[in-house]
Amino acid sequence: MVEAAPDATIATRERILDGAREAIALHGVAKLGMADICATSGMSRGTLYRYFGSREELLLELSRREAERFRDEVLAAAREAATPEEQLRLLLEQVTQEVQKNRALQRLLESDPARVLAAIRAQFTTIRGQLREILGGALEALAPVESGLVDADHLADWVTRLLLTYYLVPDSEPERMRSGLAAMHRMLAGVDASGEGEPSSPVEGAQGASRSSDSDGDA
Amino acid sequence: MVEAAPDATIATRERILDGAREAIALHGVAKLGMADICATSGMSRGTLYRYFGSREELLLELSRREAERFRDEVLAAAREAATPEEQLRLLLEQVTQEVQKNRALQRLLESDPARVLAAIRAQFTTIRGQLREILGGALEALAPVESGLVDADHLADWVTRLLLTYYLVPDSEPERMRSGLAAMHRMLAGVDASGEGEPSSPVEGAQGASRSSDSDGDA
DNA sequence: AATGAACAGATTTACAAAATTTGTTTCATC
DNA sequence: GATGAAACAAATTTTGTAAATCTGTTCATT
Repeated sequence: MVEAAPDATIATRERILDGAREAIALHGVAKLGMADICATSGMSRGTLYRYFGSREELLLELSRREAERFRDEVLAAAREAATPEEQLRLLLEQVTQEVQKNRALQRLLESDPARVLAAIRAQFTTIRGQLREILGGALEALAPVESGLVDADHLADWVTRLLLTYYLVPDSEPERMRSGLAAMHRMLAGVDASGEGEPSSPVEGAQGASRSSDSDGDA
Repeated sequence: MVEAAPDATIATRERILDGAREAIALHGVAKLGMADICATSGMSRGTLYRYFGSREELLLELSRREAERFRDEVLAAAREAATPEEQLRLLLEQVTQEVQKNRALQRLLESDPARVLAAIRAQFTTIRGQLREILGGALEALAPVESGLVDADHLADWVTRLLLTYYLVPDSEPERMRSGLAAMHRMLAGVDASGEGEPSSPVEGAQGASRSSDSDGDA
């Protein structure tokens, strides 16, 4: 059943999926019918069923494609980075950008958070695995000898978690994300200095602890 | 268990709320009626309405109490830590432990993830604010001069996000969490080494308080 | 203080009829 | 040859309505 694959058929298939994504952005998934997809993709219902066996199959294919596209775009950015730090930064920035660009995703997050959460939890291991490859390479480059893959595994776990949160709770302030990285670094560096050997001169008049208690509102 | 009743009214109120939590753990919230709460708390319906104006009020109070208890227990552990690294570790461990102990929470995560997700997003700012105070103090102690509060803000943002993920996707392997911290540290240290200058002791000494690097089985 | 029962009103459940949608088929059109 | 339009049975969702259940209040009782 493998068709000779003229360009037209592929283009049509994609046009349908694009239409479906657009329809989801407009109406959500719950009440999304083939008629809605027809309207946004400019195809007739007959054509839809010529390319996809069923509504479920179409939606599944769309989901698969979107997840793949999302992953690829995010990871592609990370691969181009020179240093691991930049990798991490790009990773997080890319995720927020993708989420903020993707109207269909935002609609889903509002209308059907349970579905999104379930999808994320289902994909968690896969994403972590892919991140492990990327980050593992970077770690190897930094400390080739003693770096077992174990560490890459754990780092990937953390990064995946961070990614997940930027997916669920996007930060409107990209600058904060960057500073978060720096802050984490500083914190750990401080630990290194104070907890390990001779500190250069970190801990001094630490009594202040000036915590300006600014309270923020909350629901 | 505690049958010594110093103040009957307060004890009754708590018994009702305990019963409600137990009932949720058993049946979930969706179909939870006052009758169920009566069964688990050992009170009559009349008494329930004597202490709470309505079902909604009872559930709201329970939610408030549980969230408060959760926060307090987690943060209390963090405050006792000596170093920021330990703070972070305890924070994350505490969250997973709390989640894994709390049957009602697990039931909610399964039966009504949307509600949990909504609650988390609503509380995000509050939690971040509280973490900021704690972590801010630790950061001040490490680098009092150059440490603006901005950094504490951003660090708190990240830690909150990490906490959130351990809430949504608990890790059965506590060792991985610990190694995640170490791996992140190493990664950033490596960045420092390659990107900055000659490090005096870049990636070394794993003999610190909590750094037993051993392998773990992947889930 | 707490219980149990009785009660009106609101809410949920149950179920059948009606309306819509799905997936298939056929035929005309470009 | 690919697409659109329409007709069609089957499956699904929506709608309307009666019965059952639950909420919240009241009150006599322990």
